[in-house]
Amino acid sequence: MDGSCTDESTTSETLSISISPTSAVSSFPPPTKSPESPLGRVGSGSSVILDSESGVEAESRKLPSSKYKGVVPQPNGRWGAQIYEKHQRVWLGTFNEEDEAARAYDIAAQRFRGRDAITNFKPQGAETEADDIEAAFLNSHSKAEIVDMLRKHTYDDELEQSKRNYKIDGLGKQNRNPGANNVALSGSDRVLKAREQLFEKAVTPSDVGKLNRLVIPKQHAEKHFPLQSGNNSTKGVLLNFEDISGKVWRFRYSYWNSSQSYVLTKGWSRFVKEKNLKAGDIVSFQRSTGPDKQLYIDWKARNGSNPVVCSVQPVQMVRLFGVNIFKAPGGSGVAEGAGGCNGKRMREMELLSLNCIKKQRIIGAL
DNA sequence: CTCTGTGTTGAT
DNA sequence: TCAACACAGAGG
Repeated sequence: MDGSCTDESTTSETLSISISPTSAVSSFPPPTKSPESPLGRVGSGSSVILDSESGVEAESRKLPSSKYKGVVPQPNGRWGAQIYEKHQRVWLGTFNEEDEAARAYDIAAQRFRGRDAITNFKPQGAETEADDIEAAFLNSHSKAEIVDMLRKHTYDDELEQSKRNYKIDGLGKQNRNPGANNVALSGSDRVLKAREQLFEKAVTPSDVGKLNRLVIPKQHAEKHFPLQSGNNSTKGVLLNFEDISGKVWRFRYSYWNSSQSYVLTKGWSRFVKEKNLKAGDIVSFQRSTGPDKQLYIDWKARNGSNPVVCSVQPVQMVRLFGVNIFKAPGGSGVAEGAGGCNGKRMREMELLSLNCIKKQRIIGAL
């Protein structure tokens, strides 16, 4: 676990990859002779095929070369994947199927050479949304980590899991310019997701009192939460907001003719109670910039002290490795003495520590 | 023993 | 960079 923390975006990066002990790649049951591919290639593996009759032991022992870039045949009929960087070969593992190896090469190529690297399968100019997510996933892991996943055949699982947890956490706390797009990190694997800050409000005593409602300033309400002219005053609509922990809060949103106010009603008191909101605390609303337009809600205590959990120092966002991450204030002081902390804030601290631990490692490129 | 993945070289 | 080839030595 030494050089496994190297990372960078698109420039040169330290290798220190493959030269590790050979990893155990054993995941195929029978060493049965693999029936050869439908390709009209040469005889299988290195086993020489001496024709029953004529014993021309000529050059019958050639391995079938692959039609895919980065794929090399193995003597036993399997396929190896490799990529070169800095005049050195980086081994990506062995695979039963030729195209599996080709896919492994493609993934490595995108991590090592960037998004428009030449690959075996990916079309050149098509950038889908799924590709965006995968690109973020790739860039949030070091080359060594990606290579390790490929060699262990765990890449697909890791990618899929990261898609699941792409829950994000709070913006708004350290956000200096509301209204701008931001990138946040997920807890365990740092997959990115952009959100747009909509607005914040310091809650009033009545917002957290017995009225069980939050008044949305008209200006923000009409801009971000437009109501259809039909059901305006009456029923309103139900809106779902996700909080930092991934929990979804559903509030009824409507317009009160009596007070000429836009309000969140049903469901709001529960939020106040669970978060232990006090007058003066800040609630902030975000929305995914993606097509889903998912809404998010977050909150913070007025002074930085957190009512429910423990006091927390302000957090600042920094940009590292081309990715925005949060950085803990004092040194790398992470969650060590965090015995008293819990809940959301704790999650955030964990996140911070993870990111702060892996630091830049200078590479002496030549 | 089987099989991976490195050493190495020549081609592009 | 890249793949072809041979085979040392890792692993069961």
